[in-house]
Amino acid sequence: MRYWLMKSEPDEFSIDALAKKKVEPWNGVRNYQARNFMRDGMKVGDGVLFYHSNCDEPGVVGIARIASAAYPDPTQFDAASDYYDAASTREEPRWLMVDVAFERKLRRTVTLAELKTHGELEDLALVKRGNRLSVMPVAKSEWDFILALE
DNA sequence: GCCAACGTTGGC
DNA sequence: GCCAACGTTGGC
Repeated sequence: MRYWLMKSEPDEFSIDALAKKKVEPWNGVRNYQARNFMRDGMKVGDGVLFYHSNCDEPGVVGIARIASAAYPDPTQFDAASDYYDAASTREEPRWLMVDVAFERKLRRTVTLAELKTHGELEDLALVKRGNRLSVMPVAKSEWDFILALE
């Protein structure tokens, strides 16, 4: 079993929204590295740190599970969608998504500022300079360490 | 294939 | 709102 961190802007889709919906198709990923992690790395049951980005208090706010293998993201074919990609075809879809299932909220937000203070997390892509990946792998040791901070 | 211009991400 | 960092685009 592997572990991941997935970013979401709470104004768009928050941990509370996931708690309400239980399962959500994680559409809109338009970055090849992130897509490849979903396609080649993710398995049903993998752990997900749910991260709030671009907000007052960026940080890890909950735990989710991967609930499906990667499959084509339908928003890439929808001309009315923000995520439309005219260059993608149904025969050879460029963008994939996975379903993500709510597990629980953390007791508190483990903030980005806090994560940056711990040397144990120096290899975590999230805390590296200029990192903008929205889907990234997390080592088991990092997963355990972050959840011990909660 | 290079690289400048441009758009986006996301912390602050 | 600012801006650093980075990915993508497109002219050549």
